[in-house]
Amino acid sequence: MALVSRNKDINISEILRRVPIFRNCGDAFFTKFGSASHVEEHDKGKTLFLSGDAATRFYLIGEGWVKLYRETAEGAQAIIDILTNGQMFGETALFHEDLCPFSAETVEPTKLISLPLSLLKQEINTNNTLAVAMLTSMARYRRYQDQEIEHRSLQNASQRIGCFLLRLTDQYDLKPCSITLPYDKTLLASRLGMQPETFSRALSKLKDATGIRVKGSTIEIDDIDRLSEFSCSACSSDFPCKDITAGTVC
Amino acid sequence: MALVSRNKDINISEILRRVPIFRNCGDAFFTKFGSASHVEEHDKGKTLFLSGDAATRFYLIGEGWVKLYRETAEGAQAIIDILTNGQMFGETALFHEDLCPFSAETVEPTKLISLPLSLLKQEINTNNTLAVAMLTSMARYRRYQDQEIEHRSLQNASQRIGCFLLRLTDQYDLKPCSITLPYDKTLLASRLGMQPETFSRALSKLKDATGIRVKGSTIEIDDIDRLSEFSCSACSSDFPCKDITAGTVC
DNA sequence: CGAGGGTTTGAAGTGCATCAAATAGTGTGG
DNA sequence: CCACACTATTTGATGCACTTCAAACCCTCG
Repeated sequence: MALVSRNKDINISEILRRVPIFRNCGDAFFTKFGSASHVEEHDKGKTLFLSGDAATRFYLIGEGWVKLYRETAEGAQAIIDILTNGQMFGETALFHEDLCPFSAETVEPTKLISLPLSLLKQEINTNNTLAVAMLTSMARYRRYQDQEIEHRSLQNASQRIGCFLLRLTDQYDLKPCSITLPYDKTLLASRLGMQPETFSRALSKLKDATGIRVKGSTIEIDDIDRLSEFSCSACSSDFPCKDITAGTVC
Repeated sequence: MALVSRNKDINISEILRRVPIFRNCGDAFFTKFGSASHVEEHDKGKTLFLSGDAATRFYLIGEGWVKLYRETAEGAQAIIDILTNGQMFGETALFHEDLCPFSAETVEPTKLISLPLSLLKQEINTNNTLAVAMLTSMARYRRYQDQEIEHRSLQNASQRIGCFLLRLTDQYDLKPCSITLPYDKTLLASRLGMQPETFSRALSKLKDATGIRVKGSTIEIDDIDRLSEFSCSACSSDFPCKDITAGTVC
């Protein structure tokens, strides 16, 4: 259980200043949070908290990937989201009687900034700018979830994979590019709501249909238009749709 | 296009006072909104706004049912939610550059209170209590959406129907009861992410499996435990889970 | 009564899941 | 640097749930 602040001089306040929803907060805010926070470093597979746990802290991802999920009595997992650099999670416990509404686990080696919920609560209740920023961010997340539900009902497995790949590209620069899957294919499959076997087969289909090239976890896309035409035809959003996920509070 | 205020003396302020997220607002708030709002009465099938429209007003449902949805170029619809008495919708446009992020249509005869977005924006920006109340409500909605996604990936068609029926019952009073489907089965099917034919067949299966009795749109449930056991076994939430949807801002 | 929508039923097809097994890839200790 | 163990991924065969298309039925309402 690594609890590290390797660089004693990492300035947490400075990092927090770059987080979109904190943009308009004052110096006092950053000072307060900076001194009440610390960096945690975890290996892959570390459970951060479980659904129903009492929550006292929330997290900002410095680097790595974290899976949020819930599970049924029978052990089936529903993945809520998989987050990375710059994204926050755990703060919604504030609105659920300080209980975590889902479980969280690292899926890659990860550096987290751990922040106190109590301070956040205080701040939200007195700092209207922050409350409004969080509202905005939540509203954007809501839209993202709507889209998630839509994808699962209107897109087939190959299209969902294609859509995911497109989000990894720079959607405003349509040049050929090469991307790397951020975590393993089994996890990606469940993130997309399908079985690993289905993922594998659907990816081959996608390859045949759009001319992408797959080598392990690296994927080369020559023709982004072709890929977006294939993937986005069964979606209500128009193609450069990446911004929907940007800057999300989670 | 009925735009009616049949009872000239309906006191909109009084209605707004009973809306959960406005609970802690002051008298000035209700006076301001009361005089800037009006009641609209619509038949079934009235389109209230379309995705992408410029938004100037948001709505509180006095009575009836409203469908929120998006559609693809090919005409496939993704239903986002179907709302009723006491629920609000359209206010999230504030966080999407004043553009409606979905379309809205009445699916039953409906009375709406139409309220000005501009006033809401003003109020959110100055009234921290309101902003926090909205945050809380949005967070609850987020949890509801998570559950929605989970249902679609872990529950089969019959279980989803069973879960929907349970939400129509009083989950804290397990006595036998009779419920009426709030809108037609075709719409309910798409609300639950399935085809009408599948709905019909899945409902028969549910009948056989749990002993409910179906007569048209009326359903009698003798044994709620039996129904919840069947439906909730593939869900991560424990049975009396109704509160998840309660008091939602939308 | 008859028209038209909502609902059910039947038959056939499709996509994804499941189970089983082969293969590729990775990290380990020798 | 190789062999082994272990995991991730792919492939094959089969089954099931849901969809699709078609037609019948039912109900309501003019």
